[in-house]
Amino acid sequence: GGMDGNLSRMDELDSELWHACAGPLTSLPPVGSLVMYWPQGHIEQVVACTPDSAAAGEVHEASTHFKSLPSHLLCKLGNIDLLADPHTDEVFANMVLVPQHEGTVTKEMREAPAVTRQKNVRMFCKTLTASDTSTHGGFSVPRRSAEDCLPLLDYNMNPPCQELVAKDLHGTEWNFRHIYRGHPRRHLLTTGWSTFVSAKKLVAGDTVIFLRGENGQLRVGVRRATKQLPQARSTHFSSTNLHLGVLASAHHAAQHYLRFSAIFNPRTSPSEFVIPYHKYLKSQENKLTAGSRFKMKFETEESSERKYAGTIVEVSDADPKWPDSLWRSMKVQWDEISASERHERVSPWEIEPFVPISTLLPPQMGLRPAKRRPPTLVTEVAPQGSSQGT
Amino acid sequence: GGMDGNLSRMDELDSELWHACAGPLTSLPPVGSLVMYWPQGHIEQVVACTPDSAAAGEVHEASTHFKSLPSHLLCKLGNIDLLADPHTDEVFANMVLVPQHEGTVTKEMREAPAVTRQKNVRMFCKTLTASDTSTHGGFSVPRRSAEDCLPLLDYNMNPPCQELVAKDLHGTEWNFRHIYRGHPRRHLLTTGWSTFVSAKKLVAGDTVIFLRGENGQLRVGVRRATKQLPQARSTHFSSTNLHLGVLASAHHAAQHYLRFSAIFNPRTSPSEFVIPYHKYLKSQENKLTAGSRFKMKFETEESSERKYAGTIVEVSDADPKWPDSLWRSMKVQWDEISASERHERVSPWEIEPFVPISTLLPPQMGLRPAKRRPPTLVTEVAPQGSSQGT
DNA sequence: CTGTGGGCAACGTGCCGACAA
DNA sequence: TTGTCGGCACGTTGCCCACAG
Repeated sequence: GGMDGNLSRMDELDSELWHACAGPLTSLPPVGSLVMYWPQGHIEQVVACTPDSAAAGEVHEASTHFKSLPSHLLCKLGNIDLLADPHTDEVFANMVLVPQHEGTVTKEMREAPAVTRQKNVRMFCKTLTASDTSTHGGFSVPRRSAEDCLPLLDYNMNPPCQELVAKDLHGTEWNFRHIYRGHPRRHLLTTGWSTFVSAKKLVAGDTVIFLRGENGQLRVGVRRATKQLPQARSTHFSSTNLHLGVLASAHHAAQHYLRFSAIFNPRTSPSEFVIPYHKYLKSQENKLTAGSRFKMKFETEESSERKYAGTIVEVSDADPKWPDSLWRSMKVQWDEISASERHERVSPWEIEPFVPISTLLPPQMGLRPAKRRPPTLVTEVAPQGSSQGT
Repeated sequence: GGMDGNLSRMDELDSELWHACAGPLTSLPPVGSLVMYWPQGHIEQVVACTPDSAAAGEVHEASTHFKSLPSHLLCKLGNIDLLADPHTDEVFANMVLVPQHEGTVTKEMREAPAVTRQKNVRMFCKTLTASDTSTHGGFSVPRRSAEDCLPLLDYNMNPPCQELVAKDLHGTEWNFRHIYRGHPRRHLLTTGWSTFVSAKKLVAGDTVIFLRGENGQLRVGVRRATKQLPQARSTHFSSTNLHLGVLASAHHAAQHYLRFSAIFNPRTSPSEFVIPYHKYLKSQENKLTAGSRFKMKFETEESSERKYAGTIVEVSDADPKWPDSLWRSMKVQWDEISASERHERVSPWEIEPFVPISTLLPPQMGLRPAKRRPPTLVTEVAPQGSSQGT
């Protein structure tokens, strides 16, 4: 569903593109599943999205009005729209949440929903170099990526080339000339590339993503460097209003069991504030106390994922307004000094207990969700013919 | 005051620039004066600023929670920050409002505050032509404007020229080469102008504004064509939250007489929702009933002001949620068909009763505020010397 | 007085292979 | 395998004036 004009009908490939742009850590609960909503996390996102966290006094005064709002709210995910900012291409999701009575929860709803199979989607990402983004030239496509993911070139041409058309998250089409030339031979995007770079305001360090669906349609997306994210946000709204709006909306929904909606911004939000119910339940099984060791996933600067280890320092309330809330209930100490950008407090479901490797099950027994890269149905194309030199 | 980094200390000249960018119709109440705040108008602005007015159902359900919120709130204007969007240069104001008990209002507070004298500020506006905005050339400064407002050229130079530096609302400095050349002679801005045009995304029909203060500092600002305004707005916030935030914030402030804040966006808001108290009182004096004739000011496409005439059709509630509210309490019919863009409903303080010209007081008795253009202290400089042709 | 267009030089853009990491 | 550079052609930018509305 979704009232938005641009993306009223988002197909599977667009959804894959959205997730690729959101980064490896973002996984959204399926529509219809049970989730836990955390107002504190929602407010954290609002704070992170507004330039001035001024007027904190006003917020504090007024939020007493909603003190009956619980720290967490069991909901069904009624709907989700995957969207992108028209100016920055930043991805966000509009979630419709329907509060649930605890009593009506069936046993099946407590379990992890079935993993939806990956379609035959091919993808590649590349972090842009200075040459890729300069006005002097085009985009150098890594050989492997071009052969796996781009339509097959006719290598009898001299030089082999084709015109590509790729849609972005807004449905806008971008044209690229794909050519295979130079000594040694390489894949390049030339005509059309610089238009894309300037329209998307790409700089060296940003990542471009290409996807190809089963019937050959291409998609192109963008993920900006993590360092670049703290961009000046223009808000025409008082941060107090935004803040209180979140509280009022959730408070009213909780009291009357009426649906409400929340925008989730994976690249700006410090943590996910709508989490699968089974993930919440599972995290309750572990006894996490001061001194416990744990690991937690983060996105690296090269936009892959990595685990960092740490120790729980204490278990306490992150915010006195929500006593006994599990949101960021654990103050932690990270092993690595470089972890200065890591949060000082985390929530139970964000971490996994640290277990010595020897006690792990054999890997084939694991139940981990499929990795981003699909089972490579690669049509390994050896570049042959038309080699005219060396 | 203001916590914002860019504009923490806004001087008088910046304030003039802000008002010039806001347009001739916008006049802000002075800090410390009494104002009337209208939640309905505030919400109208939020709706006008958000792309999807979807989820109206959610808003309606939840807004019943705030039904004790009155239609208008007497406040003191505690503070006001004049700001501009860093990306679009759109002006907006952050107003701090302090609810007042009706009983504490003194007689002086009911009267119009003294008009602050215009400083010696020179200004000119120009609506940009196709030539002004094309990449082919520079900006043609109308002779009169250049002589009134730009620093005096040394006409002994050949050709006369100088470097100008003008600051915008963000404090960013822009350099322009000002030259007086051609046959016949004319004032031009050349080097630096096109950078400004592309940075501000100016198109033909937009207006540029130059101001010069007493000690010679220059300011430059932008006012976009009225037709261009409905630009796609990116919001990372649920419109429901924004909507409820306004209600919650005002509701809480009204109950406890605590200050709150509101963003006012003169170029987007359909009407001002914070109006001087004396203006409100004065509008109460007129008996406005169905059939009454009136006039009302509007901004023309050439960004000057013009009055349109109309007739009151009926007096009724604009929104059943606020019975007996004066906000847009009058449904009107405009005399001119071109008035299709005019609102169908107006509030009493927006209009002036239609009085036949014969009964008006002589103009020198009038109490109208000073016009935008200051008493011209013009140093009429006749371009002399260096005329080398014709 | 000032908007537009022709002339023209300087600069930037963008396609190419060479080379080396 | 692929990032960066020099070479080079072509299109755009931008300063100048002429001319006309």
